[in-house]
Amino acid sequence: MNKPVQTLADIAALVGVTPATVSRALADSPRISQQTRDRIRDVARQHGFHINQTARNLRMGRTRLIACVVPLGHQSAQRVSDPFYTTLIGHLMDGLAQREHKMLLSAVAPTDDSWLTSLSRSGSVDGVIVLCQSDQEDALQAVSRDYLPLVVWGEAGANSSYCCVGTDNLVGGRVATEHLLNTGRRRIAYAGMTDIPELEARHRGYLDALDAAGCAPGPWIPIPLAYDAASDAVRDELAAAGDIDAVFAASDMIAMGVVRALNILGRSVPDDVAVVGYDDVSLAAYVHPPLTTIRQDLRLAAEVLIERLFARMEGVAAPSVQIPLSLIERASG
Amino acid sequence: MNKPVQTLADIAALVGVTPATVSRALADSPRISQQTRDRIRDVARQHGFHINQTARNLRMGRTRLIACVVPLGHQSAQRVSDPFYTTLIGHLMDGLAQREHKMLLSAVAPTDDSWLTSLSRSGSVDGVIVLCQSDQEDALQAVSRDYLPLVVWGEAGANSSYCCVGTDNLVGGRVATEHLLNTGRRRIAYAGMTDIPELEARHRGYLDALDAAGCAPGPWIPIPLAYDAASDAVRDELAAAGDIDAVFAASDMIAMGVVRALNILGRSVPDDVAVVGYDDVSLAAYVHPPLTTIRQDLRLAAEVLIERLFARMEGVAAPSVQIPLSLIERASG
DNA sequence: TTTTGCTGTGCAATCGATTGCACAACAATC
DNA sequence: GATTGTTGTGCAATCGATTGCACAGCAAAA
Repeated sequence: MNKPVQTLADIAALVGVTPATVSRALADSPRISQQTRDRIRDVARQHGFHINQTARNLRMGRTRLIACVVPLGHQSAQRVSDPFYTTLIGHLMDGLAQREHKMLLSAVAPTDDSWLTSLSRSGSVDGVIVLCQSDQEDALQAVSRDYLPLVVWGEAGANSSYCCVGTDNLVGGRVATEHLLNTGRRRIAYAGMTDIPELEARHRGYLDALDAAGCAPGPWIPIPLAYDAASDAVRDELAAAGDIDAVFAASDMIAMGVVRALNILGRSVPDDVAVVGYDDVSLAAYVHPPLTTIRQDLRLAAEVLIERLFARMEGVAAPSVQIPLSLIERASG
Repeated sequence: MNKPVQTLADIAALVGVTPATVSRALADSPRISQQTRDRIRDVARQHGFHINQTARNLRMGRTRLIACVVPLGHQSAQRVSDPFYTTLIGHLMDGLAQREHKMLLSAVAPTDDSWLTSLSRSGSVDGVIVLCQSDQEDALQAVSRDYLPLVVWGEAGANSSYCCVGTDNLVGGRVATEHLLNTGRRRIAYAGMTDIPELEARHRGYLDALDAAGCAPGPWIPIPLAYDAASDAVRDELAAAGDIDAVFAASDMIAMGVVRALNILGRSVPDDVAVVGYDDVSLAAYVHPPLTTIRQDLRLAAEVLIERLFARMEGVAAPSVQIPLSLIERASG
């Protein structure tokens, strides 16, 4: 009965060399003769040996692990299964895989600041990507002061010291609203919350555009980001909103809930009410009617997030950046 | 200038005790006096100290990390952003968080068997949840032979030695098809691939039901699991399928693609063609028309997967299990 | 006063891999 | 034949926390 082969030392004993040599051989060090290297690799393969990553991580002082964390502090928190997140996460996984890193995925309901400090200061990951600022501005500011490898998806406020990647939501909200104004709509409602910086900016953009056009703000329909929740509650809100001819929805999922509610209320989209969303999730093109929306290029977003993160992991303090957005005109508005 | 406080030893020096005492104090060991414990905790908190998880993991021989891995070996691989996966992953995250474990998420295109062995034998995780068997039956069998903490979502074949959790897809396919038969449909197409065990079983169930009813199999419309891909290709396939009055789709996302294609072809659902899906993703209730489908209770699925995984981590060889399914009747068929 | 028992800390080994340095063996050069 | 290089391995420290065992100090019992 042969013991299981678990460690470098086991292989070393089998081959008749020291662990140091096995380590070097498996790392393909040129300091080990080709012959010895081959022999060691053969034995390792035969025994299905894989190096213990924990020990390696400890010694090397890095883990090749990146945390993607979604703080759910705000009231209208969407779930990780929101298509916006899943798409972004998918692209992030691709980008990390390319750079030979793995993803630690975590959604947290913050009670204190430890959700971030425990990740950043416990050495369990080499870097952190925070998806959504939620209501955690303070925690983000605090941690970013002495922890470089941190990037955040969200609205880059003027006073945020951390590295923030996102679209210019103010402009996005304005562009969407201007589009509705340009197509002759005048009683334009805003559908969504304003409890995270991104949405707050979109809402301000909406108000700016109306103001510039000399239009009064329409009704405010507060809908959380989760689609199905939206669908149930939104009908009454919409009915109460009364005589509107357009809706700017703070996200595509909200827009879809709005469209559905309007249908149920017997109002046709876009004839009676035009609807514009935000995100251009993949579904947006396939619902009925296809959704006019503000596209955020999430493939690019993921690439930029990762590029900045890796720069910061090298000690380079990559600054915030805004990624482009564009209006995608489809049938809904 | 005071050095950063990174290790147990730093805290120990600060307090004037040994690392051993700090370790015990932070672990709340009763062997350390209350007074010392408090003092150490205070100092630790003041300096924002968090214990180094890598060192801890090495010493303790566990990581509190569970890998969720999606193998993308098969032709019609859906992406991780598929609502089925994201929902399941979300529930798994909840369940793991409850048990104080983190999730390592990874999607891999297998080239050899190392995608699984490197996870299971490198000590980077305490357990592995494989979401979808893909075409990796051999790898799963091989690894499960000497690696206990592994559970798989999929179709529990009679000859699989690993722990597999899933619905009885044969019955699911049969139930869906019988429902269409019961509502008077006779020319029933199957939409989807059969390149993973789950779908193959659903297809067999479909054939069984038709056979039992003395019905000839309808046309086979091969659509991959990705929704948007489906939408483009499926129209021609459907047109070619000719005179059908129902479709059993292998997943809800496929069903949605089919509905959309039928609409474009000017055929109404369910009047001209009834459509039944599979999964009951959250969207299914909200599309138009709402989708009749086979529900898989993913919340329960996640709970069972985790419960079995943790049993196996304890050394208890929890066997495969099927979770219940049910037909959800909505407007589409 | 000596013995026994209990409490609270410290010592040092350990988890498994990596790596700077030392060094043996042998070839090349003078 | 002595010196210098080169090549291939080994030795031992290190990463940072955990834990079995030893032991000092003090109180209670004899």
